[in-house]
Amino acid sequence: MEFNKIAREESLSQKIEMQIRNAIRQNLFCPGDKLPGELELAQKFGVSRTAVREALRILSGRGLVNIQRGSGVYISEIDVASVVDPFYQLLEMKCGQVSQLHLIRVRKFIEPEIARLAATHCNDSDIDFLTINYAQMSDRAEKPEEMIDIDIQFHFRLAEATQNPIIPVIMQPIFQLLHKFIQATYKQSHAPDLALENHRKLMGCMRAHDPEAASQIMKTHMAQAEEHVLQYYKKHDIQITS
Amino acid sequence: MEFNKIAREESLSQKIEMQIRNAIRQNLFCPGDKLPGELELAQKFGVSRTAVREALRILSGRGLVNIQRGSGVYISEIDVASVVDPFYQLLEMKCGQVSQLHLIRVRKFIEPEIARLAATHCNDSDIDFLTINYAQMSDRAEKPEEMIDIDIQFHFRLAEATQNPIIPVIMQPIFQLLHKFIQATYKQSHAPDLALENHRKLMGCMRAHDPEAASQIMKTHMAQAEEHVLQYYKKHDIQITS
DNA sequence: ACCTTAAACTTGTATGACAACATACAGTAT
DNA sequence: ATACTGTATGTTGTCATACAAGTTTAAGGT
Repeated sequence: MEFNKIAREESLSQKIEMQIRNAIRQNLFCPGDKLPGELELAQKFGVSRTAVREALRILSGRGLVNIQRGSGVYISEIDVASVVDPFYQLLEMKCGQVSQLHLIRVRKFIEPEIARLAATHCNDSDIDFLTINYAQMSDRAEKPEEMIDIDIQFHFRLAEATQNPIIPVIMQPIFQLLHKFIQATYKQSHAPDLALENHRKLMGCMRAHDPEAASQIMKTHMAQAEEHVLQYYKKHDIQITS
Repeated sequence: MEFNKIAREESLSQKIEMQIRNAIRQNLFCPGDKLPGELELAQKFGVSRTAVREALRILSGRGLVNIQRGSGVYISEIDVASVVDPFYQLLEMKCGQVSQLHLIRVRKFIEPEIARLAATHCNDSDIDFLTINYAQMSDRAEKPEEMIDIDIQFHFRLAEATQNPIIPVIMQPIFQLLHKFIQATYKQSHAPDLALENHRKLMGCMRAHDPEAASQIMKTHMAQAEEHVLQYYKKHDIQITS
């Protein structure tokens, strides 16, 4: 016979953590607000400072509050990093080792659609950003390692420009992984030159709001990137698994 | 004159938390493993039990460890829920409300490519799973609410069958979000019937290893789903934002 | 071999004390 | 008046100790 498991009584600190978390969730506190001091909270909850502190630690682990020594505890605005970090960790764990090839093959079919959507929905602010981004990138034509960040920012902005909030959140961990691997292939042959050229063309498509062309160019961009990865693999005698 | 900024010393508990987290990250501990007791840790780190406890609380807040009173602290297997929960929260915050439309429009261009890759790389085990899954689904033709889980599992298996480990990890939060929304539209009109039919066809493509057909059918599948969402929106007078 | 019971171990909470840091305010020198 | 300085006060950080409460292990009796 199956009995319902007795709800194992939560610890005090868990109860307190839950209460504060719910309060935050219900927007009783706004990001940046300061929580009452530990002592005050302890008195309000009728528990010791210890219990309150542990609750606050848990909340800080969740990234919901920001504890500053000597000052106080503050509600932290929801940080993209705190969400993407575990996500990224999950990727890292699950994949054992993710290869550049896996990455580029995902981007290969996602990024063209991002470009297409971006060309449709991008606004002037996006175009301005991309313009500046392109200028920064071409300024560093001699220093490929400095281009990487800017390159990735370009793609991330496209993801944001789609006006679909799910897309940038999904792409962020992918770009984060990209950072890890791209350095190996980026310096290769004329990769930076080609990337620069592709970004220029993509910018044109954004300005013209031409989804079809944007998608096509991005496809080419990705195909070239894949080519560079494959060259790199061949050069270093790396087995292609999948 | 510029002086080097003194690296503001992290708190002890933060340092400890970092060390343990890195140890976990480097797979020095496996999920399910038991950490040394608080006292032992305190001695090893040369700090008080308090500091260790606070570090463990942070880790538990991050979802990396599972603290059991009277027993010990255990490395928790990476819990998808702990990753997806903040993910969902972020999306909720970022755009007020994530709509089904955002979701289906992402799936619309990702899933056909998943189907294409799956048709190429799927193995017998995948096909067996999908076969059973289809049978379970058609058994519940009368109970749409029970079909949802099975439906989503079908798509998730396709994601796994691509043999690209990044894809299922990215799709998981999307499917999780789907759970929350799909119930509204799933019962609509002949949605379950159409889904069943599409899954049958997709299965055929997997058996035949026909990527092009798989992609096409999935495209249709997603287009129909989008249609159902739009119908639902119209029915309930929901504004289409993007 | 099985059950019961007790001991040992582990985490949870409370209390008190002091250290380290931040902030605000008053005081001083320029 | 302004800028700097030191102090008072409030906050979080760490420590030590004690005990409560749960879990695990092992001893002991049946």
